[in-house]
Amino acid sequence: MFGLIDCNNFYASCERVFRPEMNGKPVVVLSNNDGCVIARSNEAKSLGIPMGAPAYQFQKLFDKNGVYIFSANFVLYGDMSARVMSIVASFVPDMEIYSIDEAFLLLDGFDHFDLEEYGKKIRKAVYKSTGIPVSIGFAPTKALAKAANRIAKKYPEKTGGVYTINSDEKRIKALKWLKAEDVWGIGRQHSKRLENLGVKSAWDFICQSDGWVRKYMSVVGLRLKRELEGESSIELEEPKIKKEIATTRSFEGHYTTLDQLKERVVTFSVTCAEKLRKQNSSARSVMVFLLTNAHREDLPQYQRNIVVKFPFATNSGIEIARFACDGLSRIFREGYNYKKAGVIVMDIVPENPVQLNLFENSNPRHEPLMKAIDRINRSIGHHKVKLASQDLDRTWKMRQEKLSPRYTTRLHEILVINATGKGGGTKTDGDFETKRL
DNA sequence: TCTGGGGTCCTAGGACCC
DNA sequence: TCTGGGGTCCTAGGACCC
Repeated sequence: MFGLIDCNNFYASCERVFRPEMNGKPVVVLSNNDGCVIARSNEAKSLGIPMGAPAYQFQKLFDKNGVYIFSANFVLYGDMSARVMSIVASFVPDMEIYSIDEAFLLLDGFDHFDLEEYGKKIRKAVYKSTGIPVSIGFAPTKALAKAANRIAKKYPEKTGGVYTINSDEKRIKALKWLKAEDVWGIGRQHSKRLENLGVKSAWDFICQSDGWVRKYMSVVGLRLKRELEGESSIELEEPKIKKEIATTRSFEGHYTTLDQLKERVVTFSVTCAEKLRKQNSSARSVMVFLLTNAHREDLPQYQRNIVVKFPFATNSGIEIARFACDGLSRIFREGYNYKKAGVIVMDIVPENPVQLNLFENSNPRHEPLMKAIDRINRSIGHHKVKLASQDLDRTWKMRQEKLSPRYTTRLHEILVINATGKGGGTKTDGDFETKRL
């Protein structure tokens, strides 16, 4: 059996853990630059705030309904995620962390367990230690576990947050209930095509012939069909090193000159290089892209990318920035308002042994330097050591007007509790006059 | 004014090889 | 009249996920 554990409204729940006065109230979390809604509490969903809603279009609705708004605080969410995952890990022989808020569980050898009871135990343990509510689905395949999880989440009272598909009867019932578009692996395009055929539910989907599925959804679709039929076809995955690493951002306003973009591209390159070193790998090429604001139909549009191959594998921020800027100069055109740019390192290989190009030797000489930079940045703060071609006054120019404290990873931002018996509740520094315990 | 960021896998078609 | 057959590798694009 597989399990899928999923944190409910994860980012919103993280914020709520430290602000219990928001329980039962609508909470939204915004993307970088406070642009779009990327997480919503159930109450926010009930107000009709869709995923990805541009914040400025919903400002009135937020004000009217007293919606609590947060800028994305990925440091906090990452740390909370690690806490949740480590608790879950103690309950199962093996698991695959699938995303920041989800994990597949492997339950080999649990034949004699009452899985539903066990799931409730896991739920309780996670909640008690982190304050994060989770839902769990159990089933014989990963795709069915996803479906079971959806049922658990949809009917929290009836299921107690845990649902198991452990018979054909329950499987068929679940598939008839589950909309095709909500099946894990069926996205917008496929569900549109399926809808034209009159396929509405997951059950309708598996009633299609193998040939049809193979033709229009490739082997991926076929695998999915097997999974929904109850035959496990997608295994638990081992943690792997990433094959591409990206750092991309929209700008708060827009940029027009090559120099402005170069500074951003250097900064993105340095971040990509850091991420490479963190997983002990190097890259052999980099893609740089830039684009104008696609939402502004009144302005001239331009978008382009370029891949620059390196003569050697490297994880030096200096080298990667150099190649990336080369590429940028080649695709940059005057006369546009650029809204977004990004750097993606590709062709990733293990850091050692680095293959030296016969005619050019540059990479290893930065190794001690990069190590030193990492060490200093780790001890005195992120991005304190920079290249001169980066803007020295800032790291990201990003709007983050509603950023919550990094409660769990910065001592000076730790939660402060008023234990005087007056007022009550918990408040963070800055909101209230409180005593630090 | 304002619209996110970061990944993976598969396929078709072209280039090239013998 | 009649113009092979079978590989591999790479890339761009499309689909999906959170």
